[in-house]
Amino acid sequence: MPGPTTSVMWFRRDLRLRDHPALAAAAGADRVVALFVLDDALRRPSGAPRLAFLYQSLRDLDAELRRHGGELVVRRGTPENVVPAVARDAGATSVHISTDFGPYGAARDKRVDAALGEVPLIRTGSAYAVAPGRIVKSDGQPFRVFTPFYRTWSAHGWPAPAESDPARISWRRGISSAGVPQDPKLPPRLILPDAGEQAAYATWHRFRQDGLRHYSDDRNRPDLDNTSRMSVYLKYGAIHPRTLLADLGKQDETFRRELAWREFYAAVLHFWPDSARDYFVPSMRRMPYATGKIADAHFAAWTAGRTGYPIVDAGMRQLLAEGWMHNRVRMIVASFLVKDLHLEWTRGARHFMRHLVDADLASNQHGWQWTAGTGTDAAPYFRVFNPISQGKKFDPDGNYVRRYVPELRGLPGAAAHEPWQGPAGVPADYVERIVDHAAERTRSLANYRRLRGRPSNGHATDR
DNA sequence: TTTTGAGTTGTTCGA
DNA sequence: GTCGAACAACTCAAA
Repeated sequence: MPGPTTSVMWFRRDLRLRDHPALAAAAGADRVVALFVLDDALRRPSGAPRLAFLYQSLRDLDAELRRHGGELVVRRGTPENVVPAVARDAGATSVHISTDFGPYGAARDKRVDAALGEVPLIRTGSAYAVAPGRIVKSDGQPFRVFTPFYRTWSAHGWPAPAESDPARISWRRGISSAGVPQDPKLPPRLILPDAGEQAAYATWHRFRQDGLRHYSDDRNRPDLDNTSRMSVYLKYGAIHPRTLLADLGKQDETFRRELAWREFYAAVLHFWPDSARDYFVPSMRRMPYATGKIADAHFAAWTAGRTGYPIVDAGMRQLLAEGWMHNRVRMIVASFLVKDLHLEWTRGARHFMRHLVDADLASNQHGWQWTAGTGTDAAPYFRVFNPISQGKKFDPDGNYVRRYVPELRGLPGAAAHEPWQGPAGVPADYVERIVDHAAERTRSLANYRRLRGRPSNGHATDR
């Protein structure tokens, strides 16, 4: 008679116990080991706020597991070494994961699969309602444009939330664990959102009651902040998008589209893994960018929130203060970096990846490429955000900029968006504008026009 | 097979 | 003050 079977549930970006297909699959064994690997390759490029949020999510997962008689095994090291070692320690006959479609994760899982030898690595489910790669055009080619993707994705549909009841799983304890590390030192006064599955559901239910109704109208208002705040939870899989989709009605189209954008960009990254680094539209590589000392000084001013443009500075300071930035403002600061400062989008994307708690490679890189006009659904080159009119339009009373840029607190209402216009001029402790928007816009348009007009793209137009 | 129209997120200019 | 046009080029699907 063989003894009880054991499986390893290797958690990664799926730090939850409910609606978890891979966990349900792992529970096919008699006992389940819960494992998380602190992978140095992923730890290094993460900023302190994101690491702290990850650690808090892990502590929450561990606490939940303990409530059900289990515990989380945390090990530091290289996954292809650690996962087989834990499987050996536990005498496991299978290792279960949610499929990772990112370029790093997919390659890592392949290595782990090979290192496991006889023990199968079983992939069930993913972080998406529809797995990247599943949705293609009728000719079999991947979509490059959102709207047709969205139509096909909507028609394709997705499964209802899965059953995975942690109370009915027999958890295996006693495998040696390094424990969750101490939180890294955080910037003073930084307040992270509550981590973990319960916090994700609580945040979601609050948004469903209070915010969802006004989402379509107010989501672009950074002063009102009527966004779902689900991005950090989706990032670490504290909640699954299909859980959110199941709660949406016909009238919640705008929010459903936002979830679809996340799926679209994951699919694009899946089909074009190089697009995390490289230009989706290759001809755009020739765009001239500013380099050298002034460019570096401009970049430093941008990161510090000292460009002299209030909405840009407010956003960049919010990023440093909270590890989060309102989506509308992300677009404004991105446009400013690329089209006013003429810096390459990759620099901005790296800064965002480091500082955002919700940083998601696919959404971040492709959002930046969209702004830079180098990606899918590329913004027409002439679409240059005006930081002043954007500020007045989406922060009409100036409340957002005054919250993050205290130097502007003496300026009433929308006047905070144009401190240089006030009777007293720019406040002494605030900065003068580092560039002139109108002039840089003109330069940007000329650059794009020249690049588009090159004969190499087969559509030469001399002007 | 070819044509046609529409497409996340904008701004400016001139009537 | 409001409104439409112009600012390109390319993808995709329906006709």
